[in-house]
Amino acid sequence: MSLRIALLGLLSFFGPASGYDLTKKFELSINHVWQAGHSQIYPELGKMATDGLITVEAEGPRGRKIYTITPEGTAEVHRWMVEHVPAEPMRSEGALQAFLLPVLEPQEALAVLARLRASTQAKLEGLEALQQVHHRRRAETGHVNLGHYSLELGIMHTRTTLAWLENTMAEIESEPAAR
Amino acid sequence: MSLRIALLGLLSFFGPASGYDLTKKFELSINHVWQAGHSQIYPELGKMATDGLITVEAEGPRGRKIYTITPEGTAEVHRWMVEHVPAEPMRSEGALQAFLLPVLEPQEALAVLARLRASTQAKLEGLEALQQVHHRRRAETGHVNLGHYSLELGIMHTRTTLAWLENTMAEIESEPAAR
DNA sequence: TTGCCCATGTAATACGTTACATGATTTC
DNA sequence: GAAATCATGTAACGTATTACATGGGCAA
Repeated sequence: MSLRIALLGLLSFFGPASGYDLTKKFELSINHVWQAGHSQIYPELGKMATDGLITVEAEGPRGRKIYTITPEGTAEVHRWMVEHVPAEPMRSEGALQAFLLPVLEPQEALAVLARLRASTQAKLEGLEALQQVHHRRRAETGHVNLGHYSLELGIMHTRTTLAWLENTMAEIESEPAAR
Repeated sequence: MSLRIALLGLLSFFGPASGYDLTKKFELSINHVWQAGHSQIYPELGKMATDGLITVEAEGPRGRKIYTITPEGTAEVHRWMVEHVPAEPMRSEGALQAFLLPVLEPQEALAVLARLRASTQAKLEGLEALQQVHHRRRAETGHVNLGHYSLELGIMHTRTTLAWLENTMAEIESEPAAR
């Protein structure tokens, strides 16, 4: 369901696009919120067309199909946004490592945390670069882009993770015996 | 793979347990980090026994099977913790709603955010209650419990979400035209 | 004896990842 | 003409959810 909503949201905001275009958008725009590859996207677009949420209005070179959102499609996103209560089944390998940290020796735990810090730092830099692009576009157009708010949320969460890493490493260094 | 590691981690820290016990632990301990129901846990335990990571050392009433972790199982968790680089395929319905917020009218967006704030607040209270339990246990035993660090992380993340909600609601209220 | 919790399993379906497969167009 | 990128699809496999199915033990 959520993949469908994400695709409809992109089509609704940016206008008609092909499966290929949408796959690209997933990589470099909605990526920090929802992920999908082309092998999931193409079949889903097929089903959505069958269900009348989108239509193929035009075809480009190389069999490129341009999908356009229908009024039913627009209604579907809107309804999901307003009515759907988000379910959050938490499933994070990083958090699982945090959970199991007490099974490691202090030195090992510190190494795991240092590795996590490096990847978290890299993630933060990626998100901040994206945010610069958003700021520039907003200055030009005068209104916020799709993804503006979730980007801010992602950056705040990533900074929080970094703060937790620092705290935790300091805690383990100061009292290794408590573990 | 991660489900397997989570189960091994619980068996390694708390000692022998049945599938039923582990299902309970998932509900009220590891829940904020990884989720699974009994219909996923029972078959996985069967496979893990086949793979020699756990064994059935005892059987209780009603066909209750008590699984014990083997040295291979212990080695497996340890290896995963030390070597495995966590993959984080982000997939959050709440974040997707944040992402798509610009497709809504300001009033609708505010309603969505208010609903999210209520559920986030409830989640925070649940985590803080769990943390009290951890603190009490730590005072008794003198060392940290499994899940201590990830609980702190979860609480920090949830507080950050709450702060983001307040920011965002204030922003939309002050300049509804930018959307 | 009725209802609740303990306790384990399977089946159907849905969702997601990796790998396989193919070919057109553009750019160097 | 070789390489990169555009462009679409399917198949196999793995993971996760929901529903179905069954029965023992204990307490009111």
